[in-house]
Amino acid sequence: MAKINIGGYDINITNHNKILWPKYGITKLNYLEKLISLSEYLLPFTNNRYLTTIRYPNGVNKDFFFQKNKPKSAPEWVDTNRYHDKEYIHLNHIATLLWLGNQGAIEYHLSFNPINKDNYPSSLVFDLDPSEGQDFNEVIEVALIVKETLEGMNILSYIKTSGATGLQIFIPIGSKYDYDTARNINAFFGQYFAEKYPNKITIERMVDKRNKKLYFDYLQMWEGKTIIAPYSPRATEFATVSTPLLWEEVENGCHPRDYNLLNIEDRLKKKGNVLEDLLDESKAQDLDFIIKYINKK
DNA sequence: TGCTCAC
DNA sequence: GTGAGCATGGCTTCT
DNA sequence: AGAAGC
Repeated sequence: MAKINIGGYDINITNHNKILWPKYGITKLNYLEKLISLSEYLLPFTNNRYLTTIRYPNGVNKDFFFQKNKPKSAPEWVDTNRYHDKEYIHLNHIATLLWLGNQGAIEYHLSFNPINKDNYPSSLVFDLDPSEGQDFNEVIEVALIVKETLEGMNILSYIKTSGATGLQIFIPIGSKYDYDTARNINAFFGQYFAEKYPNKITIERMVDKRNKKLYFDYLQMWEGKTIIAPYSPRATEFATVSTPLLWEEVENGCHPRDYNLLNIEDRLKKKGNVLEDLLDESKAQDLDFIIKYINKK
């Protein structure tokens, strides 16, 4: 057991040689070092959100569990926010991140709404998920269709890998639209894309009815639901990281596996945070004209 | 991982 | 003392 | 109502 001091807070590091990613032999100490370099990018997104972590205390191939509440054993300096009768850990400090990392927290999932704006998601999110056996180039193709269609409507969008199988497209909306309205807009886009590209895109909920098409999941924004944070590691064998990308990088070809704990520092040094606009209220897109159009129909 | 509880 | 159990969620859509 | 899906 080693004690480190970070940002003025003491953290006990236990089992630092325990292997969390067997494929690459990434130990807990390796992982904590990676978290330090990720923290500058991850923390601005986790700040001011309700956090759900997924913990793998014995590595990504072993048992896991979800955690929302601050455990009794947490250091007293870990901040929390009460929400839906729970004491959510507030991931607003690098020491909190490293404490969680030592606890085996691998994945960091966030509420769509900021703290204290309970009914207002800050972005629309489209989840593009390939069906079993689908080539990733088909995900890219659809992502670019979506981006260009939105551009044609004068709407800016952003993209990141989920770190698992697909891509996630974001449209920042500030606090303009409540969950019901945001879901209505998402449903409109889902139907629009599925109708316009019926042999590429499906919004079918049942897996066996998707016919190897790309699943455009527009149905995930609910109060209390979560999405993987930008720059969060994932509990995959390849140690992937949910990585924001520039659209030109998507055009040039990309794969979720290309972005992982082993190479993320390099990328961050070169590209910085390419999702900064999501943190900037002034980048909120105006979708009032979509709502008017939906209401007319 | 780290706690609590039953045995 | 050792070992088991625990640490989330709830809504939507389909059948 | 219950299961599937996320």
